Amino acid sequence: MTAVTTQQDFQNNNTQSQLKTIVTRIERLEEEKKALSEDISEVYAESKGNGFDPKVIKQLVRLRAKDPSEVQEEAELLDLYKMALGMV
Amino acid sequence: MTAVTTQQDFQNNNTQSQLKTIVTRIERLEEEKKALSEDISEVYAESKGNGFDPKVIKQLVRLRAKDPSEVQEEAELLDLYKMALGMV
Amino acid sequence: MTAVTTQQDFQNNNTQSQLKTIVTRIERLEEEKKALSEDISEVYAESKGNGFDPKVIKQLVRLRAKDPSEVQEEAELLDLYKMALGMV
Amino acid sequence: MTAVTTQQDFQNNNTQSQLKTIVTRIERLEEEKKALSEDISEVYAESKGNGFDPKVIKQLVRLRAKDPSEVQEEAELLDLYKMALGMV
DNA sequence: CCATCTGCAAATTAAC
DNA sequence: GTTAATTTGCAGATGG
Repeated sequence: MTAVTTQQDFQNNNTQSQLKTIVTRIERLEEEKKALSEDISEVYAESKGNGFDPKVIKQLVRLRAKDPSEVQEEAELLDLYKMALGMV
Repeated sequence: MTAVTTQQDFQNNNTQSQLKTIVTRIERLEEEKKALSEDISEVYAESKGNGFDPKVIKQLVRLRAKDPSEVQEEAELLDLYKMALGMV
Repeated sequence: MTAVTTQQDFQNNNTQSQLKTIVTRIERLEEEKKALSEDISEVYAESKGNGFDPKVIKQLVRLRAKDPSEVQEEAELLDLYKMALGMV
Repeated sequence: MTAVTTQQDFQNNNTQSQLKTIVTRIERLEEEKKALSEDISEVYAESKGNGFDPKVIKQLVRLRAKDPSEVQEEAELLDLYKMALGMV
């Protein structure tokens, strides 16, 4: 038998408790994720209070997350394109 | 003195270590957040394997996260609008 | 010869003018797109002024854009799941 | 009288035709917007065929859309932060 | 207080 | 099919 949940299964307590478990687990994980998002926001807010620019910090973090060689290649291409357009 | 980080501060070791701390904390929190996102994806994948529709589960979770009275009001308005357009 | 733009091509006027054309066309199209977005926002604002709820109007528009049978199927599944969780 | 559309208004043909007009206008504008998005995608695809990197072209376009002095300031700050982290 | 604007998070969509 | 990217939606902040 393949795992397909049909309408009649929903009269089944087993199916109902499976669903409840799924939803509960997701909600729990979402809560934790939200808490982390708030922690991150706090760090940015704090850093702003200490004179750092949050927008630039964010750029920095994104940059560090990327593959450095790829970052370099794109930066070089961008410069090339800028020069071609006379953007110096 | 107000907390403004000027260019000359960056010759200062204190400012440098502050920045390092900020970035490190953010990266750590981002990692944890990513791990949670993956956990959530796993739950959806499992539930799909058990015959539940992930898309609909997601709708359900979103619905449960909202204020019930607001949900109801919007649903009623939507029905009204549908009727006005003959969408029955 | 295949169409690969190499660094040395950028000393070439042809390549430069190609790039300029590309960027100009994109910028033009982006402007028009932005104008349309603003027109849409205006319609929502007007409708709000006439007593319609923009959020619900938007739901309605999204709904109409989708395949009706799919909409129906998902709505039915959602009801089923809600019942299984005792959300009636 | 203020402009509030109440439930009873929906028995009113005037309200119904207003709603129809609103939805129709939005759908029309959305279509045009979608067409423009496709045009933009085409330009990127063409440019790729001519050896340009679409990702970098996009960066260029975004850059040009911003206030140059702001761009410069952020770039300088970013460099400062990178140096502070020893990213040279 | 309402409305606008920015920035953050979610969702849909596109690319690989 | 899975990440990545664009777009959309939401919430919080700010000014009128």
